[in-house]
Amino acid sequence: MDTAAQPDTAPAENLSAKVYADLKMKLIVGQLRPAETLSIRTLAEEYGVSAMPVREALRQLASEDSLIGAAKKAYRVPDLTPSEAANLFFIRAILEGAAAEIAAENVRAKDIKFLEKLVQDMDTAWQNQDAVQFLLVNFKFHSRIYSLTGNSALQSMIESLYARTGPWLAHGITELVTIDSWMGDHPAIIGALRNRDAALARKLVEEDARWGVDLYRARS
Amino acid sequence: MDTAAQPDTAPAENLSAKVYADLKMKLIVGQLRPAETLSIRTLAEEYGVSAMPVREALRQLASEDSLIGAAKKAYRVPDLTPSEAANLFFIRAILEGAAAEIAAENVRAKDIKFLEKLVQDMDTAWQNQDAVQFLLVNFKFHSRIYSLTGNSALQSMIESLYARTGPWLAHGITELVTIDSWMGDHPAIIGALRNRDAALARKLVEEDARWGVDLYRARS
DNA sequence: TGGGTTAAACTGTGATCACAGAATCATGTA
DNA sequence: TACATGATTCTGTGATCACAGTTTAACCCA
Repeated sequence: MDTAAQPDTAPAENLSAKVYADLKMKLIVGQLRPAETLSIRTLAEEYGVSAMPVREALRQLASEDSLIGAAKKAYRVPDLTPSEAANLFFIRAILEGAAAEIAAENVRAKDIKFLEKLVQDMDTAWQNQDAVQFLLVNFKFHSRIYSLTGNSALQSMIESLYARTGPWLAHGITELVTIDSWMGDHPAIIGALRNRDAALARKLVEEDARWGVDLYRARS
Repeated sequence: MDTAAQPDTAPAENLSAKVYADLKMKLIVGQLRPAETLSIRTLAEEYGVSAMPVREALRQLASEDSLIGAAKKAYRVPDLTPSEAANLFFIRAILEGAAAEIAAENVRAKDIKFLEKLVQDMDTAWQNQDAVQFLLVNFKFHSRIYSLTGNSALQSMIESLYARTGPWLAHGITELVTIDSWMGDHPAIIGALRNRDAALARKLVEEDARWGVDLYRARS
């Protein structure tokens, strides 16, 4: 198995953590599809490790509900119902909104610069119809913002939400034909951060999180 | 090892999940102290199982930052700094506040009744100086509220926050002599829920979450 | 008696095996 | 031909062993 689009989640002192980080990133960027089944032995062979690290990684992802694991049945990627997805985006709006508020007070010039570059990367990814790259850059964008809070607990919670909504988003993106309203928000978020307008940053980020829900509604 | 004060987290189809649930509850109610060290083999013997389920449970708790696990070093209970604890209570305030808002719209008469009973239990636990029981009932109280949201993702996130702040709270409680301001909030929360006053419920729950931080400040 | 060095005990980690339940597919029967 | 039933394959799970790094304790030397 080729490793996920980009490691980036790089700590990983042991094999379990490596496998975990790789699978999680694949979930985030939509390289694993809803209802897809994951086998310990198969993944072990693909990663070139024993079953041990893989089973721990899968169990860990399942414990965060990023995967579904029933007794003696194969792990599989959750196939979210619209209501479940809405629940997740709801939490994301709350947490990221609060994070943006704090971030607006801590943001530095280099952060702004980095975010601006990501907006460009996201644009090109979209033009190339590269859904994986698109979701990856989107994740990096938000990730940078909430990392500015210095609240690592908040960070890991939001990340797990991206892992859970990733497969669902990727599915939605490839299904949909017309999405062009998304890009408008990110530059606005950057502007709010630059002006240290915490309230506006919060509002914009909350709206951005709601985009995932709207994406689905547009289909039905 | 005697099992945690009360299972209550009861699904557990496999041994790993049982050990995980038991250890997590012990963290929540403060039966594990900050900086305490946990050994896979020791726990395995105490639980009467092999090392396998225990190591998976410990890894899982470590992945949620409920425990600290460095490579080839013993797992241990985090000894939070005031700033780290404040970060956790901050998230709890956000999530539980939002949860209370939704709960206020879904609350039923039997929920109110249950919560009122818990307030009494909490009172007696306090009079008995039973910190474990006190924290357990407190957890049950909040747990009932955010379970009313029907958002299971929100639920598990909040629970992990209790697991992380539990040891710290227990430590704070046993250290402190005078705490009597806490009880006033819970009846008020019940009142807000009964009146379906979402905004007030949110405000009160947020304040209640801040209590943990105040608890520490009172010491220094 | 104090400090540094070495050895023993303990730690998580990875791999491998045996097992029981779930899913799948083929086979034989009505 | 359709359906039920069987066997085969695949699933996670628990246990056990070997290994390397960490910690602890003892011991020896100054």
